[in-house]
Amino acid sequence: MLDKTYRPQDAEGKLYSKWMESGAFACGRNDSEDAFTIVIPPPNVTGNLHMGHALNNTLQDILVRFERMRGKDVLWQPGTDHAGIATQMVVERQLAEQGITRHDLGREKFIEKVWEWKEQSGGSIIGQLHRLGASCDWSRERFTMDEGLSRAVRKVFVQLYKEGLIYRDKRLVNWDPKFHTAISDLEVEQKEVNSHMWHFNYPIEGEEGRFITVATTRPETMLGDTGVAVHPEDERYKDLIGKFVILPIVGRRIPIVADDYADPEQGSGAVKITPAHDFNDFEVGKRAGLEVINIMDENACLNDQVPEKYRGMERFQARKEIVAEIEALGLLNKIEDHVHMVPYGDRSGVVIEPFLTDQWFADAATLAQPAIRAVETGQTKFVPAKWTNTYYDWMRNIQPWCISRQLWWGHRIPAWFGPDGMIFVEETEEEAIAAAKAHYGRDEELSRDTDVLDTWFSSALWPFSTLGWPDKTPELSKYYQTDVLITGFDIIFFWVARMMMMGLHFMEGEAPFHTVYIHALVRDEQGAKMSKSKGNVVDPLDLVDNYGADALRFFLSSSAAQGRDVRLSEQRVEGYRNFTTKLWNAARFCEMNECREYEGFDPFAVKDVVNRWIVGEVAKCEAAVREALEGQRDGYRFNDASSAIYSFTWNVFCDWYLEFAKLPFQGDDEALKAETRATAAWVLDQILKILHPFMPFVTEELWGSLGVARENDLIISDWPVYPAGAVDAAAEEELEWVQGLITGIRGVRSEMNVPAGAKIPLIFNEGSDAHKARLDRHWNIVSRLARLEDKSMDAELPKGSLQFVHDGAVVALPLAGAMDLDAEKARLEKEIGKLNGYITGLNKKLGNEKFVSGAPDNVVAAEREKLAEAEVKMAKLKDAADRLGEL
RNA sequence: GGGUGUAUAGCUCAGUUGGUUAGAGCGUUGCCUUGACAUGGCAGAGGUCACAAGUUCGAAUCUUGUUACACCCA
Repeated sequence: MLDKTYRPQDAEGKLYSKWMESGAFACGRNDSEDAFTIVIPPPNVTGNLHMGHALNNTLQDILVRFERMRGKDVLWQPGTDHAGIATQMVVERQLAEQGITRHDLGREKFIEKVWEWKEQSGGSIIGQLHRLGASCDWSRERFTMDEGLSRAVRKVFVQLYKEGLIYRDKRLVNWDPKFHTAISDLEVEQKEVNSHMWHFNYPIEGEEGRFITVATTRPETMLGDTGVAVHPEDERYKDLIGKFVILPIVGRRIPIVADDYADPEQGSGAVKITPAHDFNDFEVGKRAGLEVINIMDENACLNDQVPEKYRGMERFQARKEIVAEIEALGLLNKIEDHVHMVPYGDRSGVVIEPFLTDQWFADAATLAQPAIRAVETGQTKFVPAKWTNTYYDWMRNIQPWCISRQLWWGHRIPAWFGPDGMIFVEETEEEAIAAAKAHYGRDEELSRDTDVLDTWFSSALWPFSTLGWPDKTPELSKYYQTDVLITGFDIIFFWVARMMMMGLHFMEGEAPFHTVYIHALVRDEQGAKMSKSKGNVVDPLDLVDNYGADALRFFLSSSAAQGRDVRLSEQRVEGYRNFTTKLWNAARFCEMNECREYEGFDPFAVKDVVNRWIVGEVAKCEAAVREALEGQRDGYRFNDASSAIYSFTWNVFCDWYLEFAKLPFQGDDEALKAETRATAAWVLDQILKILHPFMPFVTEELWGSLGVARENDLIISDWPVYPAGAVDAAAEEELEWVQGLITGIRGVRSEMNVPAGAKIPLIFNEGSDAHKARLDRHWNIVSRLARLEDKSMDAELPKGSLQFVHDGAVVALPLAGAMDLDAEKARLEKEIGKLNGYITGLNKKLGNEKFVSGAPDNVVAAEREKLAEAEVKMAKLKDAADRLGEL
């Protein structure tokens, strides 16, 4: 006998281990030709499970379990990425506690430490995914720094280099002065900052007392100015173009140039140009042939290119002192308050410095072309489709991708420099040496590039590197192209776009997935983004502890409506915990009534109309869930799928069918009892199957607890397939009629304050023969659920009856002196008033010539039928009211 | 500044190609400890679908504009 409530804490761990040990998660478990593959968005190895992961992985698991039950050979490829900066930070912080830096250890020792850390405490997020129920094939877990994946990275780098799609260049990059590395545009966050606009007067050479005023938000960069730009059409400055100014403090003679970049409306209309420290200035400098002077070092302190007193000074300190000196020189024109955007490193949180260095770049613009085409031609589609535009916008305006990082932890760039700076890019040192020998004609000392690659470079290969590429493995041929990528919009650029580029380039033009499903963001209860700084982060594992993984999963999938963010609501999670209890108790009820065996039972040959009805309802529910999940039309409608199985289980099976079933269970019609038991058992099993992808734990637990010998665990049992014609329309109509009658009686009873326990008689007048037969057939059910004690048909109505109209029949509940006549009269009148409004509306519609001629025939006919029905009902309600009035 | 969304019951949200007397969950009100379940049952109240104009026989749904909010990019 099942307990009264389901206890997730007792079941979840045990079931998860059982699934793992049984090999249920593994790909290749069956020999189906039909594969279904998802690669997990690899979480950072430093990461902890947050709500976004919980949503992301719940949705993946739903699809994976669904397709697994449908008999496909499913691979859900898991793993983590090595998170270059984040991981290096974690380990450096640990070292700092012992008072040492990575430089004390040296590169090799430090990397050993990182691996040690990874073995001991890295990847704890994997265990957290287990708690969610994620059915990944853990035997295939990969890490972006694995030997195999690293080999893929080297091969890709070398090939792209040799194709000219990777190159080394001296360009301005986003420099993170805290981590001493370049970062990509995407890792820079623009933040609005209240600051100032400083206006400096630069003296014009040879024109004593004449100045040009330049406005800047970054005074400290003036030491690196190599020009002043004005708009070519700006009348104020036209005569100055071609002249020179003497840069204050520095004394450098720098030209005034004409460039459209100078906006006459902004500031003074003249801008100082610092090509080495501003992206726009760099372009202007290039156009005007200005000198490029780098005035900072890797810590964003001023270097030897500036006057002595400023050397080694930190950039913000320098700002203050330069403003002070300019003021002392009498060259400070004015200072205005100014709000502008300042770039910050998303990891370091410090202000990013545009910095001129040698870096490695990937020619993203070229790689993007096939990636754009793949979406244009529909080889890959985004769901919801609106993300397509976001993708295009970015891809069509893509900048060179800076792929080198000045870190130690990561894939070291396979490039070696000869003594003359010649570059040899090869997969191994031996090959590089050989190439150098071929080049120089003798052995030369080579030094390897010290940089590593951007973590996203290796993540971009994930859909094929995890399958064994560059080897031609059976997995690669079977599971690539993968099916659907499920991820958040925030990494469309970081990851999705780059996987598209690399997949198409290296997998013979085959995109890494045919569908990209972009899900929403999980917000807090008030709709705010969760963030550590706000302190509004909810740990999904706390919710799992309190309500069970199934409740959290069901909440997430019910909330995953396309195009809308998920607002976390603990109350709703609790509600879905209640749903597990409801299901549990329904199963318990079945168990108590010996609904167990149905061997040889054919649900589609049941005789009893109630059983025929529920079988049809199961089929409808299955179809709704399947169609919502599979990608036929718009697909991936997790919320629709969830609500279909939820409302079937609770509002159809529990609320109606099990109530109906109580009669046969307590009666003495043994044949009916047996059929009902088998049907109930069968329906319960169908619910467990259909619900399993959403709530894997409670369903598996019940599957194994009902005293039935099962061939398989639920996780690998077959998704139901029902014959055509499973829905018996006549049974459906009949049971809806019965439910409507019961609901109607309950409604008037409750409204007229008939005590819930009181059993009252029923008079059923003016019904058709078919309806009378139905009432006879279902009298047991109706009388029990509507609390009736006696019925008569076509009988005279005693004075003082509650009356309503059900499908053309007058249903009366005689209460004799016990009822409040005025209240009943008011109730009927309200009903009549409501119906009257409805009829008026219909009449107006049907009286409109244009509607009758313009609307499709079936719509007009339907409206006519509605009107006819309403009029019949109206007549009967009026009779009922008249009868009351006669008293 | 450019772009993309969103606006429906007290709250959170569904609403598929225009044919609805606009749905759900939570909350709320009344009744009910009825032998599966009070983590429950039954019933009810609650919405001029942000605003304005338009297209149409017909608009929550399509078009345009306005307002508010959110996000992305500069």
